[in-house]
Amino acid sequence: MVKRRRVTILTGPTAVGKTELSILLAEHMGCPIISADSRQVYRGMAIGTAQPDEQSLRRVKHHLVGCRDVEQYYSAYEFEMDALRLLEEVWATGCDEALVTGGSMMYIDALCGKIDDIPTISDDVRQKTWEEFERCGLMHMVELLECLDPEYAKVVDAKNAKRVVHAIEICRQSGTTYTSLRTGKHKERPFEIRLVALQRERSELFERIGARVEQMMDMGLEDEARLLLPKRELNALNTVGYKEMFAYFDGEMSFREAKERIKKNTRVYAKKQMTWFVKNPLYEWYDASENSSKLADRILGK
RNA sequence: GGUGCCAUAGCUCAGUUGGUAGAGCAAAGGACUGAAAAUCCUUGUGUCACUGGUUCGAUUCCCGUUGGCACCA
Repeated sequence: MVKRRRVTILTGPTAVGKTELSILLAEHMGCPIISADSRQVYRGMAIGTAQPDEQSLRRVKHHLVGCRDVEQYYSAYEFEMDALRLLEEVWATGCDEALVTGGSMMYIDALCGKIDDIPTISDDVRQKTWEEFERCGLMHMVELLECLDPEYAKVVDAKNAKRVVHAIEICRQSGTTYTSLRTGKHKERPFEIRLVALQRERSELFERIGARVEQMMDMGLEDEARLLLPKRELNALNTVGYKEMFAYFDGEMSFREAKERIKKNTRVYAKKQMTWFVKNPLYEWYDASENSSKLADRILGK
């Protein structure tokens, strides 16, 4: 069976230039943009997550940008469901091409069908398991996992509380082992997937990151963060740009220090993304420093 | 000009009662299966300012030089 429909996934490290290029691509392809970004989905975080500006949003329809409240739970699974639904909508308009852009690595993997089905953890189980961790410590949780799922206990990063606790949550929620749910099989998608990644020289990327953080400050990141301060405990706000501003509000660091800290943490994030993308041999790589309309043409094969 | 203090990893500094050195930060590399901008792991050879002396051996002690700081003129 030949798949007629094709999804182009455009990714790359933060600040590489995905947003600008994605608009050109979407205009050529005549389709909307589906964002694959775990933080841009939230409302009220436009500046700190570098959401596309008003003008860009007017030029091309963007999905999954600024459409959730920060209180709302969102995850790779939610993204997978949303993206698949939105793709159906695109196909329904008669368009056989679709564009997904973003840098959230696991979201992209989820869309590519690389993440197994795992039950959603209820608030009950989540709360109970985390309380247990806080009360009894990591060692206890590792031992508990050894009982619940000895096989996964062997491979889990035993120093990473989040992984250990999550595995226990899954076992408790599903009534079976996490191992049995980790099939390693990829889900088939009824469309072709093309993986495109942008890259830049490290020094150039880091310069862009620095400039973008300065720009965020000029645009009022401080005020944006201050409005979100009461909600700082939410996962959505455990995000580069906000956590440093919160530390500044707490008096833990100066404004200048917080700003430099944001730049530094963004660089670390960009590096982490690169490590992840480079590992996947299916990506076609393009140099983002090239003229963007020429680059768009090359990616579209014109 | 005189006296005193300082000179050690990219930065801030610790240390060696003389056996060539280690923390924090920065930086680099990596892991990742429904919270992922999250979470976690790994990595420190550096003319111990320069020259000479004492010593089996000096980054450590001594003389001098250079640079910095402080005080006195």
